[in-house]
Amino acid sequence: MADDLFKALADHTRRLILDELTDTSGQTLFEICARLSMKHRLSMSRQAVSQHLAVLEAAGLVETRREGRYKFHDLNTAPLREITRRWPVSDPSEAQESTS
Amino acid sequence: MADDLFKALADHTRRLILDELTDTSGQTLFEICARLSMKHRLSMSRQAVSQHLAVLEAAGLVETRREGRYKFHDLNTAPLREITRRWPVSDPSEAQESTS
DNA sequence: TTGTCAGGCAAGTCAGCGCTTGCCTATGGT
DNA sequence: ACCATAGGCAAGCGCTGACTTGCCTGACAA
Repeated sequence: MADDLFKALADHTRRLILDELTDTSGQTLFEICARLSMKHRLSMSRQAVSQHLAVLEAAGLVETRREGRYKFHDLNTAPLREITRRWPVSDPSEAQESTS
Repeated sequence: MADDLFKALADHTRRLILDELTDTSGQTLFEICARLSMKHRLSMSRQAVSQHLAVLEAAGLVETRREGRYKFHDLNTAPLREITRRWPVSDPSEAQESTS
């Protein structure tokens, strides 16, 4: 459970995918491929992106819905809440610990 | 920078170390080793834990201070704030997207 | 000085992960 | 029927990462 979440976040490309879905949720695999290669100069096979999406889905960060031959991918940031719940982040207003 | 953070969080043992430091900050390497093997039945070499601490320190999640031959490790959760800043987490009160 | 304790450095091993390649399924258009 | 499109499955490869082992440094005590 938590394993899947952190493993999903561990990869750079997957984080870029999350960025893209944050920008516009509900994209198809091909759309995501296109945007990655355009905006980030990432030349990657479709399979690679597909596998990344599977990992993100296993972590609950991405939810999918099928419509005909299209599969749309939606972002779900809810699992991220567990992180700051596990290790409470001190309020920025009282932050003096890392002003270096 | 972000790479180091997520890489640090990716490992199960490192997350346990963060848990221990959340419980009691300012422990030495040997104390952390002892607690991991006691509370979590983790039999691991001292070096392994030491290397984990180095990774956590590179991520800014752990800060260290030397006193004589002791080196104390303190938790710093500030870097975690970047996560929910990058992918804003919807407020739980308006959460209807993942009640499944 | 000698011994012990806390910690660090470096090389080597082994498993897991990211990615590719090749082939397959299924939906929709003509 | 045919073909193109959107996506999936599975085997294989290379590289990174976790862990061990062995040896070394530095601080305190006798």
